[in-house]
Amino acid sequence: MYTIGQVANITKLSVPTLRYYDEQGLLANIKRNEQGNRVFDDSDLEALNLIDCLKRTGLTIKEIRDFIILCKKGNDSLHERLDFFLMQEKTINEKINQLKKSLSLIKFKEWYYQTAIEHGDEAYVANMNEADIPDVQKRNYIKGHTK
Amino acid sequence: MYTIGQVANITKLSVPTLRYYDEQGLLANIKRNEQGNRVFDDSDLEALNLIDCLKRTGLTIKEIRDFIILCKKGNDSLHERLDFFLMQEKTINEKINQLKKSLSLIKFKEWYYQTAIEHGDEAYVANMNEADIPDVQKRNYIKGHTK
DNA sequence: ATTTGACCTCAAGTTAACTTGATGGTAAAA
DNA sequence: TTTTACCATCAAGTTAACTTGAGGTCAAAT
Repeated sequence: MYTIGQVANITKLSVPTLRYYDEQGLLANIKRNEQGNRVFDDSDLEALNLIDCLKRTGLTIKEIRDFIILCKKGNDSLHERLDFFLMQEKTINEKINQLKKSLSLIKFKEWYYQTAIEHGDEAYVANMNEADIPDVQKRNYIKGHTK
Repeated sequence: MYTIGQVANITKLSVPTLRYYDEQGLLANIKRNEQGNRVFDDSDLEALNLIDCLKRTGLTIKEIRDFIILCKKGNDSLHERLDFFLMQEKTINEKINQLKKSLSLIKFKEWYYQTAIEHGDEAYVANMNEADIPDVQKRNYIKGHTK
């Protein structure tokens, strides 16, 4: 059993953010004590962890709420919920691939500036003959560029 | 040489977005023709590709502009620019790792719902003895949870 | 006994990143 | 020649996800 302040400490979310998530229907089964204060338990922490995960995949709060609503429907929505996670898996993999492409471009830039620094002049690299660009860097560059 | 409409088609950004980027100083060296229309060239497309890459790493437009300003300083800022990209590399790697953790949780959920569907009842999985959860799934679950 | 600190609600404010709308210029097609 | 299709600017509107502020309750410490 945790107070909202303790949960804020654990999750590194602000207290108003937690209240906001609750308002938005993301924390379906939060209890209240006699004074009307929110009382969180471990299942709520799990829910918050899932919310964090889904936000990372790019879902909006509205979309996360839609999933919570699905959960409340019980056994009837098991297939839908499985499909939901299969979709998220696809999305995450796409995101990872995009980030890997971005990483290639970043590494090309690192090589570019390292070489520029070595020669004390950016123009040296900028005007470099394509044949003189190391294959790895060329690959990085191309990868970062296409698609 | 491309018109703003052509660039919108190539980059899949909207025409107003391109104008907005220009306003915000993200497209430093865009030319104009006699009628005052923007004329993009390949270096501008490269710039847009970098912008896309930096946005993916989580940079704001303001932060991207700061980098552009750095570029305009010429050879004096080579070190700073290299450091900038080294930082971005770190950020991207962290993002990829976080996404991989999220993927683990997603896969646990997939196993969870697949098992629930097989037994026609979510309660079967939800109340399952921890010893009966396959090691792989347990690992996924834990990984998704810690940190 | 009152001050402190953590909780509450509700309404309003903020910020980023665009988008939309109003208005107008030029140029090629109908 | 007038309609269509892009281009332009400028101001205002939108949306998401919070954050901030005002005003109030309650329990424990000073």
